Amino acid sequence: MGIRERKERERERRRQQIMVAAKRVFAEKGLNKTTMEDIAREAELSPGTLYLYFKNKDELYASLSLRILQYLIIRLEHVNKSKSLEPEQRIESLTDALFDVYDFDPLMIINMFHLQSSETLKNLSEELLTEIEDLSRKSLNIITNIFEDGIKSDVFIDRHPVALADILWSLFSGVILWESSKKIIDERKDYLRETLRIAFEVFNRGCRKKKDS
Amino acid sequence: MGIRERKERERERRRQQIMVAAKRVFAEKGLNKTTMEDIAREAELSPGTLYLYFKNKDELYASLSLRILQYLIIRLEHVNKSKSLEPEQRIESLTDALFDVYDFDPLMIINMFHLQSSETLKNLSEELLTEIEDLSRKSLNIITNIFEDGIKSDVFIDRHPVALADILWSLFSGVILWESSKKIIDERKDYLRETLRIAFEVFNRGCRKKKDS
Amino acid sequence: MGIRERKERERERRRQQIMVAAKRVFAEKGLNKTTMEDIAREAELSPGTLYLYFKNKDELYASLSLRILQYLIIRLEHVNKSKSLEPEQRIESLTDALFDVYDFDPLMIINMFHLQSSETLKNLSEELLTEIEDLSRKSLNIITNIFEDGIKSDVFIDRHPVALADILWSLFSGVILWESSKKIIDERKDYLRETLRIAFEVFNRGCRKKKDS
Amino acid sequence: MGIRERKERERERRRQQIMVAAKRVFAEKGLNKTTMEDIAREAELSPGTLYLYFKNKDELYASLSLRILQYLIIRLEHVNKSKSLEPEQRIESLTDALFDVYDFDPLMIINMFHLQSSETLKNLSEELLTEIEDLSRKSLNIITNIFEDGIKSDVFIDRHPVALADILWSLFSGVILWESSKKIIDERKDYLRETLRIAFEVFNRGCRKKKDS
DNA sequence: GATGAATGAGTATTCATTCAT
DNA sequence: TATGAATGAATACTCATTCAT
Repeated sequence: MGIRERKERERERRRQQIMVAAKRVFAEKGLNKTTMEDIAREAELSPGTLYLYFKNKDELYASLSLRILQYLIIRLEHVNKSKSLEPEQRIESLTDALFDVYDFDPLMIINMFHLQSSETLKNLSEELLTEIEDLSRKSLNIITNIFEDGIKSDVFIDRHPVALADILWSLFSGVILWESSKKIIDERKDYLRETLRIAFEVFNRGCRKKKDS
Repeated sequence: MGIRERKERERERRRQQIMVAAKRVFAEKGLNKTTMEDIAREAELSPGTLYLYFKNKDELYASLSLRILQYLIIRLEHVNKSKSLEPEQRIESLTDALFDVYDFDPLMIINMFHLQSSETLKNLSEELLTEIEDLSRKSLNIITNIFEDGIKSDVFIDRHPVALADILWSLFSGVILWESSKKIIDERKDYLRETLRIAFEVFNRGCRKKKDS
Repeated sequence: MGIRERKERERERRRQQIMVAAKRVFAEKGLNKTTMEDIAREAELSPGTLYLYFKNKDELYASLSLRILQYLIIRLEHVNKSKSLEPEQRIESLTDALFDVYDFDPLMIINMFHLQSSETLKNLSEELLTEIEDLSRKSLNIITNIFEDGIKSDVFIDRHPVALADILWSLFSGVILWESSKKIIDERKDYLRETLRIAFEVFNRGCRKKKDS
Repeated sequence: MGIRERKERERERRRQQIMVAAKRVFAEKGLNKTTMEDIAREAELSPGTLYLYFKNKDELYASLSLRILQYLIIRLEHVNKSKSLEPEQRIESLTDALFDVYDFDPLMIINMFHLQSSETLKNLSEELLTEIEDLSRKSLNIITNIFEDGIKSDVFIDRHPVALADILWSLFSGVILWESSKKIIDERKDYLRETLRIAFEVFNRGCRKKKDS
């Protein structure tokens, strides 16, 4: 491993350290009420250091979303590869993937939604913004593809596959957000899982043409 | 009408005037970037006047959520009164009610999610906080009741009614949030409506024991 | 009594009402932290009304000092008239007078000291400022006269009579201020009286050429 | 000297720099009319920096009082150590100490009295408040002890020693306050010194059992 | 690279004062 | 006269960002 590579690796480690800290603080306080000093303290670094790794506060914030989107893509692509599977099974793989995303970083889903506000997006670098948009579109496309297949195979009801994909994602993030706003993420984690499970079950039944029987 | 009553009415009108202005500015700029002076200008009042009606910026913001909750309750109670209806029809009334809430104030669902931040909650008066909590609980209870009835009548699948209520609400707000983050609220309003409609349809099908067939 | 006179009397009553309220609030919170609304609430009037009777906050504040100075003058002139008395007895009358002033309005002494700051004085009307200065000078002159007599009669030590007058007044107000800053004005009023008594006793002994014996 | 110690020293220097600037501005404009920006300009710092060293304006103001209390304690403890001296001489040392305090910071006695306002106290940190109270109590105790000795030795009249201590302090601060309200602190400094000298002389004579004769 | 003290523009909030009723 | 809602200038305080060490 070259010295340059080692440095790059070290740099990435630092970025992760900061993002982990930022995630915790953002999830608790929200974008507005979180100060860079809060994050620095949580990361056990000095405020100035944060700026060596992130251009500004908004960009640090956006990077968090990027991270989970990247993970999401990896999982989705895995699902998509198994073309041999029946659409029904692929949908199940899909919800399993979302469960994994949730397990990977339960707090991040919350953060992703704060990002929506245009005020934040305005401060992002063109580069980062493009990347986020690309990943979002890509992951939605993958999900949409699965539904298209399901509809073609006459397994799913014939609704706009993009809409179905949006709904699945909305349901997923909506449940997490709602339950977290009820402050039960930590205290009753199992309840959230159970609610998510029921949500996916209901969604599945609602999409399928034929009953389980 | 007594003089006291007239004053109270006048005061309430002013509050509404400010909230309407605040809603517009918040929707455009977001919580963070909106200054109290922005709101004052939009409301054609002076900054100091805002503080005669709202303790601080957070409380003004939260009051917008309260407003939509109040409207939600009214609509839900109306649905709940129609005990004579079949559960299936009541669920449909329920989703109709949610549509109305969305029409009443499409952007405010977004606001409601910022309230989860404990830092924001710290700035609210005990009174407002209690009211928001009460209304939230109340509306969830109404929705839960409808599902309980549906389950008892063997029309719906036997899942925890609280979970079903949570899921419906999560689906509703999740779709709005997600679509708004895709920046299509204004531009392609019909698409959002259509997505919501499909979402409710899927949810309905998923909950029912018997299929359409 | 003419209608004009009646009105004047009514007006004066209102002024007193406001001043009584202001005195209480100022003594508790100090000039800076007291708002006109605080005073209005205490006086059970509206803020606007205060301005019908006092030009502005500082002038209201200054009027309080004026009031006690006027009372002080009255008592001092009474002492001064009794030229027939021995200096020793007149000094005793003097301290008695100061006790009366204290009884008349224990909180006001505290307020008088806040007035000293030049920041307040700058906002006063020329008229009020002159009046305060006149009364202050006048009362000091009266006290000084008594000491002059006492020194001439060889009863008091030969020190500058103006200084002795200043010292007596400083001792009087200093004790009240100090004890009040120890928060015992209300709780242990007797202790303050007793301290004042001892203070005057010590002062008396210290000024006299011959011992009590 | 360790690096930690050096930093601490540097920090303390900054605090002093700010306090010196604050003292100047407060003395000129008074608490109310002085803005944090005024102080920052005088200290050649930015407004934000002040808040790195003082929680808020009131705390900065109160710290000035703390500073003089600390100096007072040092001088008083020095007096108290000279147990070998006769009570009379110790009282003289005591008044000398007060003169030194006055020379150290003639204007700050005035500040100390603003602290009585409960509204101001609300803004102070528990820590600062405790320290001020402790030092106040401690300095009064030292003065009281001297009087106790004097009374036991039959040199002073038998009055409550706490009262005598209070009176001495009241006399000291009362004279300074009164003279400063006569606006002569700067212009006729010698007159104030002379008045103080006479005040202490009178107090001394008044406390002693035997007269000069 | 890392630090963290310093910055200073930006804003929420206060409150003396006014004035239409 | 009395009111008290409205004003808006004034200012305490915050915090993202920089930069000398």
